[in-house]
Amino acid sequence: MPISSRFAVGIHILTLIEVNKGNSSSSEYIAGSVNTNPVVIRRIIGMLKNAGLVTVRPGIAGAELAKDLSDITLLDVYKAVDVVHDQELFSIHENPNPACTVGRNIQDTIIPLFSAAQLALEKALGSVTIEDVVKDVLEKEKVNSK
Amino acid sequence: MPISSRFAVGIHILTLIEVNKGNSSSSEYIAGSVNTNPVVIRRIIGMLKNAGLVTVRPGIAGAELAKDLSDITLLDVYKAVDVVHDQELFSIHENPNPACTVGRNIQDTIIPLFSAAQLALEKALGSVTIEDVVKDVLEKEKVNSK
DNA sequence: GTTACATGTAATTAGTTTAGTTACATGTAC
DNA sequence: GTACATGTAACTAAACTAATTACATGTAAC
Repeated sequence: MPISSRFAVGIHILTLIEVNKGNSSSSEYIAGSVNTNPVVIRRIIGMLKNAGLVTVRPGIAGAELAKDLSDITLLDVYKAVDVVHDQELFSIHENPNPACTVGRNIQDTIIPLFSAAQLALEKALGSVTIEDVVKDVLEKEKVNSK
Repeated sequence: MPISSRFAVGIHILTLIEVNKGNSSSSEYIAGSVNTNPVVIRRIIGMLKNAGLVTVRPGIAGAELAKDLSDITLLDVYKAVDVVHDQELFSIHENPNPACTVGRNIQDTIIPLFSAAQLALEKALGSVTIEDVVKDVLEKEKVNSK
């Protein structure tokens, strides 16, 4: 099963807030761009808020970026929306047989290998910022409108 | 949601077949080491067979490695057990609003970024072989039995 | 050839997670 | 107080997982 689209939607939200800068980005407006329900957006914005990536206040329309564009990486978003709980990208089978050589050692062998793979993934995500995403979206817009 | 434990179990199975070399590794025997149902093991072995990693015949007890230990990487297992369908580790939200600058460009921007992260993960998995796993399990066994 | 036992696989189940939705409490501005 | 926004709880249908039961098929030994 793939990683939840909350991650992709989170990136979309932050990008939209920036591109729409100056105007108010309400959950309903964002939902119109993402093409989903405003409640879904509010839930994700709530997660981004908890992670300190956006500011948003009850009753006041619009969310704003809480940090500089170039200080928010995809990894920050990935962690904020909790698509991978507790750094556990890969499931390990529980309770292998301790009476078996392989059973009693396989977990300790596999866990560091999985961690390394996960770290490689996170490093890749950490090397891209929302600023990069915004620039690319605007660049594509310019090219396509020619 | 984490990646299915079929991956970890697949690694366990291949490792066990090697460590148990000389003896027959039936689905029931393997299930005893993994601590699950033999049908679960047979299903995973079926996937490993389709990927050309093991040989197994109806009616004849025991699966065997179809390739050299050092020629099977964790990436081979990962792909064999189909934990990530069609190279789609990350979900993209469908149908963003084409009437919005961000909506009509975000997918083309995000997809290559996700692919790069995925590739980093797969590269890490591709750098470890079942031989490495077997050696580590036996090494841990030696250390712990002292 | 039939008995014993293995693999192959379909069908069912309970438990999780996701994404969407409705409903409504709470907060802000005018 | 009216209009409108966010914050959330509750519920739903769909998808996937892991486990299980049941049984068809295949092999070997006698």
